[in-house]
Amino acid sequence: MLSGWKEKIEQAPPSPSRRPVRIPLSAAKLSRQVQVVKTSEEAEQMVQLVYEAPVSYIGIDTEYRFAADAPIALNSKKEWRDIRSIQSFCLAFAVVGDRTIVNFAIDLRLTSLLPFIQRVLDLPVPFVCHHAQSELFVLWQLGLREPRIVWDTLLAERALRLGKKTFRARTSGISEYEEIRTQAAAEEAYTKGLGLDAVADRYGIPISRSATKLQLQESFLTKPVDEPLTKEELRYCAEDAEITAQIREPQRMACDRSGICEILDRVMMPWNVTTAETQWIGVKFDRSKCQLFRDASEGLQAKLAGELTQYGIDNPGSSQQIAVFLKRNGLAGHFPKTTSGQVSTSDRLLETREHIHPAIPLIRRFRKIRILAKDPAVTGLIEGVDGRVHTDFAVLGAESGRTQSRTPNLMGIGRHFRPLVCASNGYGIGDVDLSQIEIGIAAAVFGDRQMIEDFNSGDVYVAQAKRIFTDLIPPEDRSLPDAEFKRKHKNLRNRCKPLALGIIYGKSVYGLSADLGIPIREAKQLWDTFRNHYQDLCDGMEDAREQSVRRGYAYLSGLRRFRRSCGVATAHEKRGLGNSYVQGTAALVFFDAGNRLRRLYRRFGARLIIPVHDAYVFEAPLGCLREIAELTSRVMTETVQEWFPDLHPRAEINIEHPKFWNYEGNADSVDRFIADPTLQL
DNA sequence: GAAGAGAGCGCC
DNA sequence: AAAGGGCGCTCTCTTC
Repeated sequence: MLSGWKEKIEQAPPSPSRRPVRIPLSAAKLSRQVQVVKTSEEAEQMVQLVYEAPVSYIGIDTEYRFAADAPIALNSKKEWRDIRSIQSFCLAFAVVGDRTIVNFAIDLRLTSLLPFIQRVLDLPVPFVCHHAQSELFVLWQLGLREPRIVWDTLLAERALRLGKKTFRARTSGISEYEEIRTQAAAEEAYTKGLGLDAVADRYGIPISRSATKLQLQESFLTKPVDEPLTKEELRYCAEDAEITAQIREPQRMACDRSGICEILDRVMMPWNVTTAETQWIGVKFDRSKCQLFRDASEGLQAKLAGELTQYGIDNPGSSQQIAVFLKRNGLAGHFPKTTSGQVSTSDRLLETREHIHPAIPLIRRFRKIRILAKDPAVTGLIEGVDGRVHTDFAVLGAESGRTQSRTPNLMGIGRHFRPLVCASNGYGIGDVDLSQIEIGIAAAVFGDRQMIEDFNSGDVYVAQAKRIFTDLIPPEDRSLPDAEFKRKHKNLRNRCKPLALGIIYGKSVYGLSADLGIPIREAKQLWDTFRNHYQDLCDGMEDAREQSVRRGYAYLSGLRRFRRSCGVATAHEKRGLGNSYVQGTAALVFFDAGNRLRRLYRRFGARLIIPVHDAYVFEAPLGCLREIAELTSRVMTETVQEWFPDLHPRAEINIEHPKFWNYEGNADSVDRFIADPTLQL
């Protein structure tokens, strides 16, 4: 029982606006027992308790099932379930006060209780969940508003171990067997270590369950929706809410010791809610366009495969057959080898050698088309009951701190095929892209004045080209505006892109030479020139790599990415650590902007539908599309400036064709493909 | 027949 | 010896 609460209620005069409050169960009975809320009176008492007693935070857990009995199998190991078909059973609050916890379990099928639940949710205290997504979906499905503050114990745990997902003990001197064993153990520990029980166990929170977790979860999966809840089921729900609540304090202490509390509160936890909402909203696919697209793709695939048989290739999808084909025609010499010694047939290589044999363009075409036609979002296999596709977002799913998108990977849909996604009725689609932001962030993170100046001047690659290739540029061209310079000296400008990105990615002189198709000596010269101009950035990157190795983690502006191995760091690992300073920081700034957009959009009825690393795709009511685009642009650039006041970022608005998502205004790319699949896009 | 490795493509 | 970071997904081919 929360201390002093009973007395307070007894002494308090009855509120004139509400009917007199009844005193609930005695303190002794209330404390650490499960209060099952079945009636409006009991719900009113619950609300009264959380509003009149001091509350530190509230643990929350829900139990639900999906309407469809069986999940849809995407392949042998992946299943899909429709989040819009959630049917909820119950919800539990674990109300934590000063040294007390009071548990409530509520049957969510009693709709008359929902307003009371809302009042609890509106309390401005942190609500603690383990995997908040599930809880949020349940609330939204019932038409409830999410709490203002959400702390996700699973997300915090992920943040505490960022980078350790694929932990490998790559130490010299231990046997191969030992290494494999250690790795297996580490992987198991990671996946199992993120479950509620495992996390609770790690913080020394005792778990005592009347039945096994599996049994109870099973009972919710098989239970008919209308059947009354058993005592065990309600207690199970309440127990999980309580365990979750108990994790919060020790976990926050651990986060504080890791220096990540602030960024979790300020950016990651709100971003968790933002992505959950984005997933909940989903995107609409134009079904008839998808069908036309699939038909065109299949026809084209068959045609290309037929043409390729005359060159002895009966399966154009097999890279091995392509390799054999190249050898047989004496073309293997033109291609480098893969790590396993096979002739490499990757598209980038084929592209530059397209002219050496008529089969090569056909192969390239075949490969590209095959990918999309089978996408479950395009076939309609994973459409929700609301007629929309709900991409699954995994916050901190990537070790770099980025958010992953899966099933489907909407972020990875081919640019030209974006118009398969269409706007909802009455809405328009637009997007705003932060131009060359990773270069700007890299410059700011490592404080390179020169690079910051170039970034701020406009097209950063133009500015770099003017600096690096001064001798090759006629004096009268050196002050040309970006667009004109870009057109006139396209070559020079385009040579700077791999240079700048190379720094961020830790590229080598050898890689650069291969990329630009120039001799190693020349690449080295170019590299040195670049280094001389951007000394601070290059040194900063080098320091970042080396310090991260010794320290054991890289700094991501508030988060930490830990090393994935111990012992001597490979060059590959170093590059990854160095790169995450930039990629991770860029991600956080981007999330921060997204959180603001979500809050600011509300007034307009607009919504974020796809985050794409440095661009936001949104849906806005047609009447305010322009306004939303400008708001988005402003918020994105201002957020960057809040983090890095030296930067003057630019954003590109794309709202010319609001009926479909598109790449740089090419809204008819899919239509053109359907009309003539042999056309190059 | 399942599972994993490898290669390849998509996005940033 | 290789030689640019981060991802998801699908296909082929091999192995058990």
